[in-house]
Amino acid sequence: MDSDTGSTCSRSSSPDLAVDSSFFSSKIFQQAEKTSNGSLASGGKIQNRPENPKEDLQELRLKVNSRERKRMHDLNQAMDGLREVMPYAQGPSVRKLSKISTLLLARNYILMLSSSLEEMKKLVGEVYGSSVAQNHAPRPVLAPSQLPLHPLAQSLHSLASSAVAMSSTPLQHTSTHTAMAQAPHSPPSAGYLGFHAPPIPSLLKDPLHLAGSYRHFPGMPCPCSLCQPLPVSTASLHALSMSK
DNA sequence: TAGGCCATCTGGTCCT
DNA sequence: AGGACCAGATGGCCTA
Repeated sequence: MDSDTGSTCSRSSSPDLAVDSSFFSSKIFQQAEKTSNGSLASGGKIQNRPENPKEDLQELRLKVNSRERKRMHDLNQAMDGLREVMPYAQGPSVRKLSKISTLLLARNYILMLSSSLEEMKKLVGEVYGSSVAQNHAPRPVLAPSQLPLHPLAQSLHSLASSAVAMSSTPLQHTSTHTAMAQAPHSPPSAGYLGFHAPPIPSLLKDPLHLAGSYRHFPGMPCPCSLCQPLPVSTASLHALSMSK
């Protein structure tokens, strides 16, 4: 990809390949000039010096800059990949998460998922154990919508929706915010995304240290992305891990 | 206008 | 030696 035009950045603050007048005043070039002049003046061996050391060094500098630019673009691509799998609004009307917010939210999200997995394992163990103990006692069968929402799912709501609420940036609640045609919102700042690194237990209780502003209602199907199967496909995970 | 966020440049360090 | 990685500096853009 061409780093100059095809960049993932949303802005075009690209002084890019502009080489300003101070270019050759930097230390590296001063030093290089010194050495090249010195070798000529001292009458020592002249080792295959390029015709124009200035041009050569400029070329080198541009090459290094270009590599660095590409490296940063790759990093940003990976960051975008991370944003895509985060439980956070994505769309043209929503400003994307900052880098720091993305990382912090991702961390909390992973913690929540880990905790959720553990809880699920525990529950499965309990159900399995009790069903054996109770000798297959008849149980009322509940429809999925009648099942109480797992507490951790509610915590996940807290995680995502409080981040949203604090910044006035709506989570992608398609059914409740379909008509939102507002100006782009600010993403959550790092401050309430766990930046102060609270201990893990408290993170799991309330990852963002906020009361959950989103509530589930018993029996009501929730349209939010957190209650749907995770959008994280193996393909996207693979793409994330493989993207350079 | 201040502050946040970002892209880019740059020089230093480490690794292959 | 060349490349990758990193952090500091700088300047632009955007929002409150």
